[in-house]
Amino acid sequence: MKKQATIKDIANRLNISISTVSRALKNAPDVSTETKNAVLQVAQELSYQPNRLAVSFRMKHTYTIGVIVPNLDYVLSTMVKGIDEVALEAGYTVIVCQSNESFGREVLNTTRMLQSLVDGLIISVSSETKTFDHIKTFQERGLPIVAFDRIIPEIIAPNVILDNEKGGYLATAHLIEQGYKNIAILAGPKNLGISNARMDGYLKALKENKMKVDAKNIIHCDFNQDYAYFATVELLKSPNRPDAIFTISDRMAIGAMIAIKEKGLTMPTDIGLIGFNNEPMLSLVTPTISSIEQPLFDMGKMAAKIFIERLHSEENSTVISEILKPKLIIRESSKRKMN
Amino acid sequence: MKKQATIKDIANRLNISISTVSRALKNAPDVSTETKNAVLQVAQELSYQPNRLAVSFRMKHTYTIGVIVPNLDYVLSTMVKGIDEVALEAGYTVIVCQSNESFGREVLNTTRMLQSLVDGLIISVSSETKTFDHIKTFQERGLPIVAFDRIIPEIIAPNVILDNEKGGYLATAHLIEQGYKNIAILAGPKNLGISNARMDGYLKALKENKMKVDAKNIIHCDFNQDYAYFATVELLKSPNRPDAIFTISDRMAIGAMIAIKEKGLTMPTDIGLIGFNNEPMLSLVTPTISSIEQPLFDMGKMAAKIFIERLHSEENSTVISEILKPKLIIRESSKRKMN
DNA sequence: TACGTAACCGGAAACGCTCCCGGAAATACC
DNA sequence: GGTATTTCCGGGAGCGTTTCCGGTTACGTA
Repeated sequence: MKKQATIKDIANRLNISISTVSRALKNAPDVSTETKNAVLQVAQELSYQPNRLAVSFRMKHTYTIGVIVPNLDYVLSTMVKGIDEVALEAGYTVIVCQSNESFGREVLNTTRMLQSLVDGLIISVSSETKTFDHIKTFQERGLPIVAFDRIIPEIIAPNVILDNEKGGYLATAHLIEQGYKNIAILAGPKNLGISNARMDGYLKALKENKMKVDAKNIIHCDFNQDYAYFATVELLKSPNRPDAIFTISDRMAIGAMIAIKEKGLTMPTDIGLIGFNNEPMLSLVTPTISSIEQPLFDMGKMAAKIFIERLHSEENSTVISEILKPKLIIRESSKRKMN
Repeated sequence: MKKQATIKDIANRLNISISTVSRALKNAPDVSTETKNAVLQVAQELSYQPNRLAVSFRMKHTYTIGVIVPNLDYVLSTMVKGIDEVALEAGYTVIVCQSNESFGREVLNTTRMLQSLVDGLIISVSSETKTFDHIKTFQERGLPIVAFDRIIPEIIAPNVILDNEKGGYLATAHLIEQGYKNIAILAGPKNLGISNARMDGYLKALKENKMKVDAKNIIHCDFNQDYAYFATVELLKSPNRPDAIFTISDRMAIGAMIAIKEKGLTMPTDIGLIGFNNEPMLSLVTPTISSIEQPLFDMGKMAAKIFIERLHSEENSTVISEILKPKLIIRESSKRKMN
């Protein structure tokens, strides 16, 4: 059980002071190259590793970024990969915690992170989260926050987010263009911003095309394959059932697909289907399912980039809002016209 | 920009010493309940939060577990969820880093974690990793290591792992039982333990059934859909092409599936297919694909459990090796006999 | 009354590091 | 040769916390 060498050990070995060692190690100008080399040499020999904990404690920051996400499925984990990418590049360590869509877990994670003095937070809030005190305390301490994917209306912080309304619009307009007349939407939980924004796009597309909105065609349910399945089963029982469904996530699209197949309907002729996120599996199922693509990796990178800028410039004033563009990916499940 | 209150602030407010405050806060026996209450009260008022960094620095451990994984796809992220579960329960924070299957990244991550004094490591090594000094330094410092999923032969450490040979055996025996005669395996990289173990199971099943092993039927390729696709294309060109394929991961099974479909062959009649991991998407594709299920979540929990035990008992001597059992999941792609 | 003992609390060092400040030696300048 | 300036280095405080080691009081007991 070897003990880690400290600057003191190096200092003793060379009969110089610890302050000199400290400066030598960080290549300060007021140390002769001679001593610098000597220090470096001994550091090598003792396989010295700085005690980051001591440094962080002393300097009052840790060079770590706290990332809190509701889960680590395809969407978020791809984004996290983007965050990781630029953070590592900039010398920061990323520590990821999952809230599991639970408010309690989210609060626990944030307070722990606050206590261990992360330098700030990049967060996508859980769907349960309705109060934001746990996040505000970060700001009160002067720690930067960046919100991504799901933004926080009550909090003034830079955020990077998809143009979800545009996404909803693209999906719906595409269905209309393909000749579908009675389009349902499986929306997410009511309070969730992204859910509402995507629905707004849906509504906008309907209005623009002078199609009337039918309340029965708007279903709120959890972001969840099973819920979507049951919701779709119900939808399809109706005498004038929808002839197309837009689900605001791909998991929900899968649930809808299963229900549609069970009912004996075929896509895209009997009914159209389009999801949201463009997960890879959509091109593996039969029929392949259309979707709205988000630039996930880039969103992660963007979030980290903004975060690090915020960290270095002291001005927390201006709020950047980076809104990225979605892209329509057409596959078999909604392509009825062969043009 | 509020500053965080410290025990000193509490002490000043009550005109007592910081040592008393410290003791009161951790409910030490030699503090009167009176002062304890007073301290608690003031702590509340000042919304005192202990500075974990200072505590960790002082105590020389951090109550955090470093987890290093090659990626965060379905398999690993489910395992990590299991780790998270029991770690959180035990008051530990988990910090997850992805090595992206890169040895360099893995080393970088481990040294950073060592520097920030995680209390130990739960690790699944990257496929590139062939030397283990970065891990050994942890052990030299007396920090516990637990390996999972992919184990480390050179390192004496507890590990939790699937009985991969059994898995390979189950898959292959199933194919044989279904009447397939010429069974190929898409194995992973040659040096990787799990890959070889699964192949051993494959070989064992063949031998037990007196089927001869054909070197042309054993293909090593990366854990990767595209590679598997190309490998399968090649396999199917052969005049006496295999009539069944066992891929040691589901991603590879997907690649194989695409190649099979392109060739115009149908599963399970023309050719059988079985994967490994039992990812959810397997039941969504057409045909649904058979696979070998791992108890992923439980493996994660197990790893964390062993880790924490190791942390508390000081004896690093005995090496536990927890070997969990795989389960055969039969779906359309390999079920030729209808019994 | 005198002493022992518990109950409670304060002082101070220590963890490893950074950085300010000041001092000594060496060099430069007039 | 004397002063100013540069170059290099050491001393020491301090970050927030824990914990050891005492010290003071209050009580009980002989």
